[in-house]
Amino acid sequence: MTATRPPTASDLPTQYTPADVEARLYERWVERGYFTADADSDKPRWAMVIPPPNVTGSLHIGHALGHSLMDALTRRKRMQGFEALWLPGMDHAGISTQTLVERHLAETEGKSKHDYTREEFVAKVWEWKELYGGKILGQMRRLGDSVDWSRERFTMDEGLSLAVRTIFKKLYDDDLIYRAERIINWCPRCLTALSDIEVDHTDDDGELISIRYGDGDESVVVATTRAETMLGDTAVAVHPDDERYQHLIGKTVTLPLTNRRIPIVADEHVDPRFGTGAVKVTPAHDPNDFEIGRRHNLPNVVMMDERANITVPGPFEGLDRFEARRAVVAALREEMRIVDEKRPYKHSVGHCSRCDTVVEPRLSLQWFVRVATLGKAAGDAVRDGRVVIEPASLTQRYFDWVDNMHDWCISRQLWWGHRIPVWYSADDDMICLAPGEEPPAGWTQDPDVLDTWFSSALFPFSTLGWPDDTADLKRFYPNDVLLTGYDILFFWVVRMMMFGLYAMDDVPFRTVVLTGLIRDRFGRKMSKSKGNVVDPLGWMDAYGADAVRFSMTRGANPGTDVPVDEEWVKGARNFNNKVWNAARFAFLNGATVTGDLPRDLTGADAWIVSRLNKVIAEVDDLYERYEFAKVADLLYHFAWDEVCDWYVELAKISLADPSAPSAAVTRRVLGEVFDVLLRLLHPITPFLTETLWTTLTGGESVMIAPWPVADPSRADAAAEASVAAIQAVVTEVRRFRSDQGVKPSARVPGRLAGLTGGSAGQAAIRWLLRLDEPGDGFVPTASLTPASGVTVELDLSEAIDVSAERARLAKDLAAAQKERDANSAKLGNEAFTAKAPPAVVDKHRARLEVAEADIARIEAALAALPS
RNA sequence: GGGCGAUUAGCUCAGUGGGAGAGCACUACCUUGACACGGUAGGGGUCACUGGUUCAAUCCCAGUAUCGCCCACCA
Repeated sequence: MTATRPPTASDLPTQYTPADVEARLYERWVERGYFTADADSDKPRWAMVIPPPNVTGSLHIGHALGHSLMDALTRRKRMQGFEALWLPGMDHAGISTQTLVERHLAETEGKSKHDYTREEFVAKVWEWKELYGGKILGQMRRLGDSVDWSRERFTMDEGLSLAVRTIFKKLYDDDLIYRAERIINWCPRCLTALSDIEVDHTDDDGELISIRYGDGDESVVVATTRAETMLGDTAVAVHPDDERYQHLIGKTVTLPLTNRRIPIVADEHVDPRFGTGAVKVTPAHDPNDFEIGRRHNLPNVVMMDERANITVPGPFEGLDRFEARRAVVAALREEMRIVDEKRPYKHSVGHCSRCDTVVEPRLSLQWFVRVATLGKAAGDAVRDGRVVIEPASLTQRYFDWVDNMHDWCISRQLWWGHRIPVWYSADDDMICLAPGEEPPAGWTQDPDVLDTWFSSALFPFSTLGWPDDTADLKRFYPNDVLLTGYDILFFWVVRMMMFGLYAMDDVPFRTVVLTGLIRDRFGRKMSKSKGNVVDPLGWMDAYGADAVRFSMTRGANPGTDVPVDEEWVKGARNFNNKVWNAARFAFLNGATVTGDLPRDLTGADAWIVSRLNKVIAEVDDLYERYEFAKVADLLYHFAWDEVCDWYVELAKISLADPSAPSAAVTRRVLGEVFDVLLRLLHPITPFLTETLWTTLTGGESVMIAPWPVADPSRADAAAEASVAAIQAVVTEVRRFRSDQGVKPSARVPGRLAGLTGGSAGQAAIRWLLRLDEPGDGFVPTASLTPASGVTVELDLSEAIDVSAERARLAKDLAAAQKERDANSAKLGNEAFTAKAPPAVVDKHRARLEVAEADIARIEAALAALPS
C-alpha cells in the first residue's frame, strides 16, 4: 500500500466492484499480521479449529457456508478484544486422495500402484500433493477467511503424525485398541475395510430366494437375498422353541450344490415369525451369522476373495458375487431346490460412502477402538453441560449415537495414511512402539494405515503441539467453538470428544455449532446427477466474495438446511451495493467521526442514534445464540429500511445548508451511523466494509477497530415516535399521489395543518413529499387527512380522480371498521375483560380508539370528496 | 422397526397465547439532487386437516394426513 492521500469522490464510483479490492485487501491483512494469534498476549483468548478440508479438495458451497459463519465469529471476537485464533489445516483424506492419485497415474503414466513399491507410491502421492494439493487454500483466501496461516497444519505433517502415534500407543497400552477377527464392511472396489458410518444404506431392488436344504421330512426352507453366500453356509438356525423344527435340532442336512453336511442349531436370535423361521448361517459373511457361529462353535467358510469373487472350488469359482448369485440360483433351480422367488424384493443394502459400491460383510483381521468408556465420557460431557450443542435439538441425536456405539474399525488397507505403529515377528508376536522406539531386527510393520478420521479426531490439540506441552496448547485448549455441518457429527465431532477427553482430560471445545446442509432453491439436496450443484467460486467472480458470504449467512438458521440460489446471491450483491452508495452519500457530504457525539440530538439524528444502539444490542444477542440468519436479516433491514430509506433522506434536509450548525451535527451523526454500521457488518462482509470504513474514517483497518458497544442511554422514545408520525403522514400522502398519478418528481403546492413536532417535522414532510409553500394562487383541489387531526391540502391544478380516491378510501374504511368491530366485540366480552391481563385489555381499548378515529377521519374525507 | 423434525403468500423460509411477516417473484408509476445492483405505491395467505384446553389458538395438547432426516444385525 502506498502512502495515504485524502480520498476523493472518484474513489467511490456508483457501483461497488469487489474484484478491484478483494485480493489487495486480503494480502494487506495477512502482511500486517491481523490473523496471527499471539499466545503471549494479555487478552482473553478465543479459539476454534477449521474442519480440515481434503488436501485434494476445492471449495464447494458447503465450505462457503461454514467458512462464512466461522469467519464471522472469529472476526467479531477479534474486534471484541479477544486473542482470536482460527486455526487452518488440511486433511490427508486417505481413500479419496489415494484413489485420485491412482487415477492420475493411470491416465498420465498408464501405471497402477502395483507398478511401484509402497514407498515409491507414497512418494508419488506426496509429490502430487505438493503440486496439485492445497488448491482450496487459495480459495479460502478469496472468501476472506481470517485464519492464522502461521499455524497451518496438515494431518500428515510431522507434528500431527507424532500425535497420532503417541495416542495410538497410549490407547493400545490402555487396552482401548485391539486387533481381532471380526465381520467388517468391505469395499470390493476400494479394497479396504470401512467403519460402520462409512456405509450408506439404501433400499434397493433385490431378490428373496427361498431354498430347500435337505430332503423329505428332514428338510428346511431358508430364504436369502444373497443366494451365493450359501456356498459359505455352515449351519441352519431355528428358534429353540419353534415347534415346527424340534425334530431337526441337532441333526444335519446336506448343503445343496456341495457335499457338505451342516448342522441345524437352535438360537434365540432367530425370529420364528419371520419367513419360514429358519435361517441359513454364513458366519464369515454376515455379522449376525458370525455371532450365531460363535455361540455354536461353527466353522467359518470364507467363500469370496477381496474383490468379491468366489473362491470355493467348483463351477462357481472365479465368478464375481453378482454373476455367482445368478449362477447359484440357476443351479438350485435345476436341482428343484427353489421354493419361491420374490423379485423385485426391496431391502436395505449397504454402499461404500466413497464410491457407492455395494459393500460386502466379510470376516477380517482388523484393528478396533474399544469405544464403551470413551463414548460414555463423550456423552457425559454433554449431559453435564461442559459441552453445549447448538441447536439443542440435535443433542438427542448425539446421545443416541454415543450411547450405542459399536467398536470403531480403524485399520484401512491403503498406502496413504498413518501407518499402524505395530510390528510383528515371524511368529506373529506383536509389539506396539512409541514414537522413537525401534522395532527388533527382522520384525515387520503392520501394512495397514489408520482411518482418516483417527487423525482428524486429534485436531483440536494435535494442531497446538500435543503431545508436547506447548504454550499454544496451554493457551488455546480447549477451543471455544467448533462449527461444522450436522452431517459429520458422528464422523468427527464425537471422535474429537472421545480423544480430546482421553488425551487432554478436558473437553476439546465448549460449544458445538451445527449448521445445516446446502440445498438448492427448491430445498432439494445437491447432487451431480440432479445437475443442481452450484459453484461458489463462479458466484464470487460474478458478485464478489461478500455477496456469497452474506447470502450464506442470511440463510443459516440454526441446524436447518440452507437453500441457496444465484438470485439470492444477486440480492446480497444488491444489498452490498446499497450500503456502498449510502456510505458514499455520507462520505460525499462530509460525514465525520471525530469529536464526541453530541448528547442533545434532536429529530432524525436522535431517532437514528436511538435505533442504532438498539440494533447493536440485538446483534450481540443474536450472535451469542448463533442466530446467523437473524443477524444478517436485522442488519439488512436496519441498513436498508431505516438508514437508507429514511435517515439518509431526512439528513438531506439539514445538510441542505452545509454551513448551518445542524448540518455539522448531522455530519457527525452520519459518521457515527456508518462507522458503527460498517463495524457491525464487517464480520459478514469484510471486504466491502474495509474499503468503506477506511475511506470514511481514515482508520487503519475496520478489522482491528473495536466492536460496537450498545449505549442504552441513547434510547429516545420521543424521537422514535416523532419519526414514526412523519413516516405515517408521508406514506399516506405518497399513496394518494401514486393513486392519482402524480409523478414523484412533480412539485405540488400544499398546505399543512395540525402537525405536531414543530417546524423541523413540517420541513421534513414538505421535503419528502416535494410540497411547495402555497403561493398566492393556491387552490386546494385535494384535501387529505393522513392522520387524526392532520390535514394536507394540495393544489394539483386540476380535478382529481374522485372515483379512484373514493374506492381507495372505501377500502381503508372497511379495514378500519373491521378493526373496530373486532376490538369492540372483544371488549364487550366480560370474560375477556375479567380474565385477560389488564395490559392486554388496555391495548385493545387503545386499538379501538384508533380505529374509531380512523373511521371518523376517512368518513370525513369521503364526505369532502366532490360528487 | 425405533427416534426426531416439518407442514405459514407463487418459490424459499422467519415468527408469536391477544393486530399474519421477510427475501425473491408479481402489478402500476418513476432516468427525483447516494444508489435503476435504484425509488414510491400496491396485490397476494381460511398459518395441512379434525378435535380439545383457554376469555382468546397459526402458536399449547391429542389424533389424522403428507413430506423429510437420523439410527437399526428385518434373514
